[in-house]
Amino acid sequence: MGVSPRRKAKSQRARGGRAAERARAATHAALRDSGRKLLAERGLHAVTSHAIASAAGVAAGTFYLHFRDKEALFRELVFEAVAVLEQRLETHVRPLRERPADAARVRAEVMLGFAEDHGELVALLFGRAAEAAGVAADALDRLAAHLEANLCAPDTAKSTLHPTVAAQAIVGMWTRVVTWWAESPGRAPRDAVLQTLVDLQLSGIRGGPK
Amino acid sequence: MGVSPRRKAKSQRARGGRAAERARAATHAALRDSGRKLLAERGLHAVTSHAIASAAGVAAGTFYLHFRDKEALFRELVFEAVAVLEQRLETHVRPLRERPADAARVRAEVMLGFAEDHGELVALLFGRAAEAAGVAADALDRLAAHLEANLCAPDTAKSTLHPTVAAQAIVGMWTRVVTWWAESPGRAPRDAVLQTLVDLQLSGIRGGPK
Amino acid sequence: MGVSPRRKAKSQRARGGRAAERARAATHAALRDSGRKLLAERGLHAVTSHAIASAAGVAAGTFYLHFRDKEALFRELVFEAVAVLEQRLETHVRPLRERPADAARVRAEVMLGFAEDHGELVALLFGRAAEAAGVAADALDRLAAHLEANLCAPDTAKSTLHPTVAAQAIVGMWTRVVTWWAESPGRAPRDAVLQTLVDLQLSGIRGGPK
Amino acid sequence: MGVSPRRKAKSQRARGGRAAERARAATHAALRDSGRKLLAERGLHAVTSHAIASAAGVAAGTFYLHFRDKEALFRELVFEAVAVLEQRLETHVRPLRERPADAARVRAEVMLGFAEDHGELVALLFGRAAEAAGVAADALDRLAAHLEANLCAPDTAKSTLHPTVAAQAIVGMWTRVVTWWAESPGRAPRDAVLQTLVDLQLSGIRGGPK
DNA sequence: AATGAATGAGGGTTCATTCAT
DNA sequence: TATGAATGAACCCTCATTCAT
Repeated sequence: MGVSPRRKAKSQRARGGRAAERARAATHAALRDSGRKLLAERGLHAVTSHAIASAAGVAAGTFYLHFRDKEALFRELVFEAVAVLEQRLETHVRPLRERPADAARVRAEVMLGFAEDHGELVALLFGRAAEAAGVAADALDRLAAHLEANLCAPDTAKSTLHPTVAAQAIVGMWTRVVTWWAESPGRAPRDAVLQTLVDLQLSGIRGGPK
Repeated sequence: MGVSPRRKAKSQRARGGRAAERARAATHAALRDSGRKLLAERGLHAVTSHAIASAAGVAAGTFYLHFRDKEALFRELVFEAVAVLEQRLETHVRPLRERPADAARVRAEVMLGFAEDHGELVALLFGRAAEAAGVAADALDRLAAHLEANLCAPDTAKSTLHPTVAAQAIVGMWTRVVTWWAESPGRAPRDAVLQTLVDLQLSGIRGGPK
Repeated sequence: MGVSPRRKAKSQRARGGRAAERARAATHAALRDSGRKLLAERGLHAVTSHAIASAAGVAAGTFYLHFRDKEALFRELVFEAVAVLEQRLETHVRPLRERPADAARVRAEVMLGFAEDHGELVALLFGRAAEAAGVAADALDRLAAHLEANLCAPDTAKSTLHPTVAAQAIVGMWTRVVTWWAESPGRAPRDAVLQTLVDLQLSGIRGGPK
Repeated sequence: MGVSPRRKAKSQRARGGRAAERARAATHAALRDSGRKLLAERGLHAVTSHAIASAAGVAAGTFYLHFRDKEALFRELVFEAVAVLEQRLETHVRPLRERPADAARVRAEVMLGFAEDHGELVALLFGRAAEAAGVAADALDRLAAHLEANLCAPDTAKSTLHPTVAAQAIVGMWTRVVTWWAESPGRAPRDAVLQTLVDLQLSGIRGGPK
């Protein structure tokens, strides 16, 4: 949005600039697409920049016109995934801060829906692709922080849950289950996955065992 | 046949062999130690076999007298970690199969103790080191299966938990929390971590919210 | 679809590609040349890919942009040699199938001429370079088969020669003599070499001694 | 024969020395045997010194107590092969120097018998095992010289054969045929092989075609 | 902006050989 | 004499990245 550098280029070169701009964007998108696919499938270090470029239908060198290096693409993709997920959580879970039970259910619903809609992003964020770079680790920490903030409903106070630990636990629970389920959804009915996620995160919120 | 040179060789080996055997074992151990340390810290593909050998104080080629390749060492270390963990679970949790609440607490206790005693093994199993090889994935699946088997207490039947999903969830919860906590235990008091793990895994077992 | 960035890329490749294509071909040829020379001189496993690349004036990695590995280059060169030789035999000897004596002479002539024109190829095919790879063995078997087919003139029937054995024998005779002579042609006058080869292969064809 | 260094050792250490001497000789023989087998099968550079030692039932280091290096063993084995062959030629062919036709037949007979009795030595001398080392090349040159000397019967003078070339040719013929036949003798009846070898080497001796 | 040939550092791995026991 | 663990040089090959066109 707003006046992008791209736009500025256009004003300098009139029509030709617009075409070039579109071409560049198309190439960028093609690289992102093939990168998302390949990186989700095989992981950062098992995929070469050549492979990504070639899957995108461009020459090897072109990759470096669009991304500083392989990790930069990975980073971009991971941030894309986080953004999509956080944006859904923001929209659907935030409003329910005062009703922990509903929030828990919707949160689980959002995670599952995300897995269904964006299998590649899930693999990228949580799967074995999320190695090495450290990028994914940052992303998950951010997710945990987000979660911790939203867990802090009044009810939590009564429970024996440690908010930070609980946030880590719930992130771990989610990521593992969602990744596992996205790999082959046939392993458990959607409802069961959903209900299990809700149940497990509710325990403490509902006021522990004591 | 009579006394062949071979026979003589054997008796010599018995003599001089002791020392060589010990030397070999020492080198093997040194390689395992430096491997465990480096692989836990940086992950499989960020560590070179040269680095492991050199950290163990031996020449590069020596590494390959003890392990077929880098992944073989990784595999050995991961299996060591799994064995230690499973053996603890077997000893302490198995006997409590009929008392889910106690089992949950002890299970959490075991996980935490494991993290405290074997930080490197935890990193190896669950941390970012656990990339690529697929070895760790297998290990975790095994852990989940183990868990699922031991979750099946009578009580589970009443809950809305899907056993397989719950097992995955609990493994995810554990691995994330334990890894996170082992990195810097100061982030939360031991008791809080323990209690949170217990609470979260108890919810369903105690018979879900509905 | 319209004019995609891909299309544009193609038209560019058409422009800038010419030069790159030529450069690539030149590099390929340089690698073949240095490879032919070095491999003929020292043999497959005594020559490193670095040496070939460096003799060709390119970086080590460049070698692998042009050949899958060292043996692939060797194979390519051996097949080149076989092709050149077979093509000469086809052209000059084939037409003489009905006149064994002439064929024998021309065959010897072709072998000698080949040795004179392509010393390196001879060394590659028959010399000590022709180790290990098994490639050369295949090539010689093919040559023997070729020879056997063309030996089967009517006259052969009368002789006590076993065609397959004779073909092997003649190939052995040729390869040894030609290799030996190519190493230092001063050791025997060309005519003597030629005449000896002709004489020795004619005996049986002319109808054995008995 | 004569006073060997071994014998000297014995006199120094009385009985114990004799046992050690026998042990050493047995080990040496075991290494030669496994070396002959493995080198004939796979060639010099495809066989490791470890493999030879291990096939001989001794430790890796022991190899170097008996041979300077791998090539020294190879050399020893090749010379063994040459010695066996030359000794046979000496015994059976020498006496027939004045009767070229008989000599030719017996020579062929000796070659074939050698191939039948010592397949491994043949492979070692002539086969693809005979790579790289240059050792085999020397051996064959010696064989050619031997042959040339014995070809120089009065008759040769009348023919158009160049003696050196003919010797090379016959060696090439032999080595190829004998190696080929030893690999799988079923490919041609023994008699045919023999007769073909005789016929081909007789031509010139009997007085060429012109 | 795109191309794609070239680069070259670096990693995994092998193996001939040594040497303390 | 035999052992066998250790050495370490050297090799093959990959691949992220550059740059002339």
